Amino acid sequence: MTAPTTAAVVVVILTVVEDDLMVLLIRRSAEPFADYWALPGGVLPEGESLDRAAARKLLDETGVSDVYLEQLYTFGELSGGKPAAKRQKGPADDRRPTTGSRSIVITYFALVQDEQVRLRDSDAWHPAWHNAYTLPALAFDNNQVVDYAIRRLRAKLEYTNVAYSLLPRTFTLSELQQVYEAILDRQMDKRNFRRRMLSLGIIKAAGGTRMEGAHRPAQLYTFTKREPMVV
Amino acid sequence: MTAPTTAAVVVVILTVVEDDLMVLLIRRSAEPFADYWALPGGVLPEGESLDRAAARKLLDETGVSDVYLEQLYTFGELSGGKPAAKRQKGPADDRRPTTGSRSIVITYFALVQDEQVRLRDSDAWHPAWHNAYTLPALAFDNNQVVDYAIRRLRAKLEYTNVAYSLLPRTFTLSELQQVYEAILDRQMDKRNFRRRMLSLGIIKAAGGTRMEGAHRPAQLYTFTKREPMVV
DNA sequence: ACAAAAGTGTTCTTTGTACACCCATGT
DNA sequence: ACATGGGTGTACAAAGAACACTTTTGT
Repeated sequence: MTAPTTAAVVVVILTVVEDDLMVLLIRRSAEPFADYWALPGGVLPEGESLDRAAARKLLDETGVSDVYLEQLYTFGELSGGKPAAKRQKGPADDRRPTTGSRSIVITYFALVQDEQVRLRDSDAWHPAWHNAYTLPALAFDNNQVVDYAIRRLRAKLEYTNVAYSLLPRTFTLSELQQVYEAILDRQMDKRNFRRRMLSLGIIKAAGGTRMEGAHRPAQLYTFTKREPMVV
Repeated sequence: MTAPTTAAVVVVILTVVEDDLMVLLIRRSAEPFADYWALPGGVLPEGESLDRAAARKLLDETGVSDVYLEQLYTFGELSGGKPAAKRQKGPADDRRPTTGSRSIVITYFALVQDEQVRLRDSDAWHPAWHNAYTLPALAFDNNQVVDYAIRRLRAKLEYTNVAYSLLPRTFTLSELQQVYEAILDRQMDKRNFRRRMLSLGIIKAAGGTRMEGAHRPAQLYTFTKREPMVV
């Protein structure tokens, strides 16, 4: 009765460093795709909900919790798994030698502040940040998964406050704009940006100010509410 | 190595009849939730991709293929499964007696023209259309799944041509507007509606006309392109 | 003095919304 | 003749995009 199915969870962990959107990748040591970079993930343990499994994976890799985390898409193709063969169509992804039994991969994406992250360097795989817009060929169809995460993030940036977990509780407008520019990969006008953020109710003035190096003190803002957060 | 996981696919099949958005439901005969209405679905067969399984399920239930079909969300909570206990939070869904081993449910939604549909009446479960806005309490968390499908559909209506598989290849503006009004559940202005559809490039004039009962001949339109379609 | 970042308003264009009348046909 | 549905344009409001100069502070 039970179809022989393996389920895995994969997380696209994103952050913004300076002007760049970065993705957390690990280095695979085992076949298939040995020595390829891949998204962190793992087999779904019995008795754990999908959301919790994703949150745990995120915690394992970065040490952070309580951040924006959202389910992306579920892949269930039957990808044989040879690196070289360019399989561009039909998104598929895996954690295990697939051949034969089905493998379902549920993907999530998360947004973290890079200062809060403690990457595990002791590991066999070497977790590291990579520029999301200049990725090498990744294991499985992970490139497509990252692209999908970025598309979704971009769409949500425009009308939600997903960005909240990319910044401290209070922040300056310039900091926020920098985050937006990194993700959307284009420059914006300061004045229009402020007006839009305020009129959409995404942020509000927090009251204080902060000194930013050799400059005028900058006003601080907060997000009005922290969006739907999984777990 | 392999977690004891059951995977199922569930499809929210929607259509518009007259002024109403309808969902296809079947009547459960087995526990859990015997005698409850539920979304059609079934265990995912080994060796079939998710998209194909969803398309096949749709074909089984309605006889149609080549329509808009999109993955919605994947539920993986561990719902025990007693009907009475109102479990409002934590979306979960199932096809099988869950208790113990995990069950993952991948949900899809599809849009069909009701004239093309041939419901299987011979079946033990009795597939039937139900008004999507006045549903009874369904099995599992199927109410939430339907709500989610409707939200997604509404969002996509505004900027894509998902509606294409709800209408014949050519149609009048009134027909299109009727579909939109049924789904969005509000009245719209004829003139603004036409302008928007045309300027967004969702439809274009098809050239011909059609006679609509006791009226002036109406101009025909087509969708400019048929959107991403699974399978 | 000058470099670096912060703050601020106006104009124009585009998009959306509200709104009313005439026409062709069938009964 | 009238009832039914099809077709059409304009005026106002709201949102988005373009655009330049002044202020504070540290070096």
